[in-house]
Amino acid sequence: MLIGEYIHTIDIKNRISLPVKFRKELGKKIIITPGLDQCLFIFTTAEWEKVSKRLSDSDSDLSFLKADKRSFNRFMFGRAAEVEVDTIGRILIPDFLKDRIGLQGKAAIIGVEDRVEIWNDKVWMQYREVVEKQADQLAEKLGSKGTA
Amino acid sequence: MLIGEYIHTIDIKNRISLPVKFRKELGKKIIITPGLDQCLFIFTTAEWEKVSKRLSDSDSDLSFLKADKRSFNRFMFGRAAEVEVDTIGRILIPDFLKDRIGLQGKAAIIGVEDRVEIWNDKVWMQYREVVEKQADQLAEKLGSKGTA
DNA sequence: AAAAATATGCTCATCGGCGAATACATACAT
DNA sequence: ATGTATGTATTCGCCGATGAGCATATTTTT
Repeated sequence: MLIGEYIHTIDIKNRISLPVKFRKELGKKIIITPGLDQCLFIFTTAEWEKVSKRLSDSDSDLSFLKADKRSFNRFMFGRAAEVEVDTIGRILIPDFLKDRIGLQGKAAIIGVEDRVEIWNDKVWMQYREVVEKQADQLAEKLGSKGTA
Repeated sequence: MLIGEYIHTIDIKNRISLPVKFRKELGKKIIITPGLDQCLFIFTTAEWEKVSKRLSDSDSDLSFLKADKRSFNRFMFGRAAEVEVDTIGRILIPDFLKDRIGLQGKAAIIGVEDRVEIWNDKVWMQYREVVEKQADQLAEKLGSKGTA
């Protein structure tokens, strides 16, 4: 299972080294796609099979007749890439994905069960804070109701 | 599976070279048709068989009224073309299709699972931005249809 | 302090894209 | 009917970009 948070740098050529702890599970070839909420998703090829199947299943054939479907599929497939992990564990981030989330300098690499996410480190920090605050508030709320 | 985004040039003779990553799957002969939303669709001949069958399956689940359907089919069939991929992986875009989406100079070539789309690069960039903004909402919507 | 992980810079090789030139075929005109 | 001209296709080769690998440096962890 992929868990944990790592901060790594992106080199001039848009390469980023995967955390050692992830390498085995991710394997030699991965799929990288735009993610939701300002990040990129990385899937193993196996996981990607599942994901893409779910994406295309719901409306069977001719999903291109539905406008929503078209948009979303262009987003998920059109901007996905199959990427090789090099011999020292790095991957090359395609430009169009890098630009999308403003990757540069440092990136946060997050394990989320069966996928990995890549964030601009600053954006990640902010996001984290927001989520943590919400968590506290949520706790308060629940606590005050005597849920204990 | 056809995924990814590529920017290629169209030469003086309306030829455009297919991304290397697509060539094997597309094969030597393809069908190119007007697409929805300002682009062209490219199908493998096999995929086109499926699509056209579904389209002409007279009263299947297509919710079009008959007249609409006639129009739509004229649009899809009447303006489709069977095109050969030349020896170095280029295809010739028929004028009437080229003009339709204002192809010139640079084109964006997008893999969307089982079809390829051709866009005027500028138009694609604009479209992309719009979709980016909607992506999270779209995901919610599609996700609520039973993704898990 | 030692070992493991990560970073960074450099070089080399390969591949793809693009343009130019050539070969081919067809049509037209003399 | 033959030669020429025009448009179209295919091939070739160069140029640039890009990716892969390596080797060294730095940082972190235990």
